[in-house]
Amino acid sequence: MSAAATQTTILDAAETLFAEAGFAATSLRELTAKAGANLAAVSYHFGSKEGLAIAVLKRRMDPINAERRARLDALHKQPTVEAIVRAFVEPLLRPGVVHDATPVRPGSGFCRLVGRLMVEQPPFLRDFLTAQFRDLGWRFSDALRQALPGCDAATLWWRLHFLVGAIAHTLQNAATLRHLTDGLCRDDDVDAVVEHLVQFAAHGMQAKAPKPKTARRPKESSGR
Amino acid sequence: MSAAATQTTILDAAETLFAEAGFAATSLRELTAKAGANLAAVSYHFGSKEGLAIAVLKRRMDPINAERRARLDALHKQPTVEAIVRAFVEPLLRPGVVHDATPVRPGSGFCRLVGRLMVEQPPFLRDFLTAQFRDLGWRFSDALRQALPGCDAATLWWRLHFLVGAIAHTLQNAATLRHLTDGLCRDDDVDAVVEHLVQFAAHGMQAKAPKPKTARRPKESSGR
DNA sequence: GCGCGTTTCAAACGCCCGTTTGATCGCCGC
DNA sequence: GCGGCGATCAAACGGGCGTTTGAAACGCGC
Repeated sequence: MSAAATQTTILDAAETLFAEAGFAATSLRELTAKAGANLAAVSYHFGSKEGLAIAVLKRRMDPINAERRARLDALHKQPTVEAIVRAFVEPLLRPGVVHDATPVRPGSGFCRLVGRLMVEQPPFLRDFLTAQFRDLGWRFSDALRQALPGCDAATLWWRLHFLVGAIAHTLQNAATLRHLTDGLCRDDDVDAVVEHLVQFAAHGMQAKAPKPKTARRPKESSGR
Repeated sequence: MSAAATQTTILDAAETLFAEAGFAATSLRELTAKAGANLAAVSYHFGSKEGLAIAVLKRRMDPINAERRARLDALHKQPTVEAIVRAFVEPLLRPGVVHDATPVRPGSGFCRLVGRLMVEQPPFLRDFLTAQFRDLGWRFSDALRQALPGCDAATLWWRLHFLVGAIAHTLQNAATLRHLTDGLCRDDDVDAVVEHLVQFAAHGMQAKAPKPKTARRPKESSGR
């Protein structure tokens, strides 16, 4: 088997298992067994378990973020908030990205993995994730600011942050919601989930900014 | 030292460490060292590491959810969406809960722990978390449905789900956002964060429902 | 101040972890 | 067809893990 093929099977297995159980709770023995590869292959091809995690993220995240940028650039001069939100959400939730013959399907391993690692954020991934998202975040918050002149940059960054959390939680725990609602909310209809998310986020983005700018919020009657 | 005092110091240390590094990545040796307790104390007092995690959640979650219910019940007959959202958000983000002389401060260990475990969801916690949230979720989705007659239950459950994700991500990664924005978004002003979150979520809740009910969404012009 | 149930302690148990090693395999150029 | 090298393999390494053990220390009613 070629080296590339081995790496792909390992990456695929890692994607699934890291997503399901998390980075720390997944052992390389379990992982390589699932991949049909030798235990030592991880060290050989990726240097270490951490190197593997970064490789898993990198092969998917780069194309997705590239498509986000492309969609943002392709918008009209005065795009709607919804269009901007859609450019942010859809490449991740409906990726259609293929790498080494392993496509990203909605609800597949990688989607859940991002949901998990985006919030788990082991220390060794922090810088990597931050670097991946910094430029993209500024582009989107700028685009939103143009569409929403009443909002300052900080407010829109916060809302982008909330959106990321909503996406991550949805990717990770949609099945829990189905269970919680006795099947009322179905997580297998990706189109519907995307629409729910876009509607909610796009409308939330258009709320008025909570405080003018630097004004101290006066003390409310608080219990403590 | 009394048994209760030992348990409290262990719970406090676990709260902090589980929040920072996660359940799987925190060892009992590290944990008991921080607590100034003996390694065997965890097994003795909580049965196992998993039992400890459940105890950590339980001591905080019960009062917080109780206050959520109380706030919801205390609302006027026709509450605004914002008031309902506030009843959901504030008890968690501004808890003011004291247990065994260890108060929950905003941004303290427990807040981040919830953010983490809400999304990490180790298998042994799934049922516990689901049980904790089931009744509460229905109450809030019902209240929202009354305030938003145009929305069906599933839509409002989804939005509640998004809100949980936004809260969790904020609790867990607010510091990352500060770093990402070069200090523009400050996570130390809890009041401001709560306002941002409430405005965003309350407004998002009032979006029109994405699809009438059972109608199939017509195929849009999609790239693939 | 003795006895006894509770709590703490140091030590050890067995297990599984991530990584390394050195031999072996398979393929391609020559 | 053979040398060389990248890839694979079984095995072992040292270490850290969660848990258990049995003895020591403690607290308190009598």
